[in-house]
Amino acid sequence: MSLASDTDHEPIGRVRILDEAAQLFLRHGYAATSLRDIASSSGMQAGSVYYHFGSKDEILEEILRRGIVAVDDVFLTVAASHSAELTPVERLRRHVRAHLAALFEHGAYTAAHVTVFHSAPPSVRAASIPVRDAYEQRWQTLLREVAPYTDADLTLVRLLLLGAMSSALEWFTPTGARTLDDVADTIVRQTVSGLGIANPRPGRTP
Amino acid sequence: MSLASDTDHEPIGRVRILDEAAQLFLRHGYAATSLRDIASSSGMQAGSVYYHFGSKDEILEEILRRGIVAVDDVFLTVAASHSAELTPVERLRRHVRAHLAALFEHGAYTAAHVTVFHSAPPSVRAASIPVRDAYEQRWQTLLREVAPYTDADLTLVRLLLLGAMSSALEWFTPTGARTLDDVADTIVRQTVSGLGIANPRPGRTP
DNA sequence: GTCTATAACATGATAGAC
DNA sequence: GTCTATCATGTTATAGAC
Repeated sequence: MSLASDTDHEPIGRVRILDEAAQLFLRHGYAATSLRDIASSSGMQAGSVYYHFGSKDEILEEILRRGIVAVDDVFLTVAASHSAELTPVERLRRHVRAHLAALFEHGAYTAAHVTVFHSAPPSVRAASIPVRDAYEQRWQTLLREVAPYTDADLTLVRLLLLGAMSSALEWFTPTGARTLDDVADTIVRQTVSGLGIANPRPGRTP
Repeated sequence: MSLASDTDHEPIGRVRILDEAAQLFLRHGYAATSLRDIASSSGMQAGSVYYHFGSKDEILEEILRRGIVAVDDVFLTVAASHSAELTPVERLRRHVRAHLAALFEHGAYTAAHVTVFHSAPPSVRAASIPVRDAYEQRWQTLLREVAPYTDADLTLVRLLLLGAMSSALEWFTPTGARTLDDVADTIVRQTVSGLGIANPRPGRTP
């Protein structure tokens, strides 16, 4: 079920490059990050990078791939840890919290995915689309469980939900007054109440 | 009240460059767009661009500035056209609709603002922050009118609202089955119902 | 206002020593 | 695995003709 593949026994130089590159891509964008930047951040010279990767695009491709795999693993882990009696809304809350945590607390791979995907070379982007779709489908299923009988456009709600979470990268700082839990709670409330759950008012004010 | 400045009587070459550059920045990002790209799209040679602008950064700066001014003007226009008896929720809906329209239907300046701002050179970014803040403050005020007595964190709601609208740039296509009005309606429903308006249920399910 | 030519430098990538 | 060149090309920006 997991989308993860072979990891472990990884050459140390290779992951170092990926870590640093993800950080740089996240902060300055793909095109604005030079191979020399990546190399020096990784403690080596530009030429050495090519021992580990065939091209700059290849680095980005691997980062994007790992970014979705990581966040997908998180989703599966949270799903597996659910006690059976949790309400769908509470499960949604935990998934939102975990997704935000993946974006902010763990590696920059997933975050880079958000900021760089849009401007990535088409061939690179195409490589990660299937995994991305699979991940988004999990959210769709979850939303359906939250609101089995809603007449809302769940696809649209899912897009807005994921979009809102991604947008947090633009303004959320872990050091601020707001916590990730605050953000998660508000996102869940905005999402759920709009679906009419426990708010049995179908229409809207004219 | 408007943030607009001197326009009209503009050199034709200059706006041509801005139009084309905004389009290119939006599609490929700032760093990935070369001055030759901008020049050739504008029907001139690279050197000629420097008659109109002192640097590539200067072009971006002007695009970002106009991007917020444009969307701010839209906001003011919508606000001015309100018949007095509209409910706050309905006013919110019109503003959301207008903001989305500015993003998709009119110039690429505002849209470029969304996609490029994050990776823009710090000095360039700084120049447009005051106007940006002023614009976001208008939304804050509007939300307060919608929910004068809510205990929700309106700043957070505003960030999520604007983030959700911006995220539409990633997935909305005007030619698809969904219309901008569909998107606007759903965004408003998600936003408003989460504020507890006409949903007199203060807490949430445990 | 636009052109051509070019300076001055950064870029992704390769080759071969160690 | 990492280094030091180095290549070929692309980059922003300038100078001066028209």
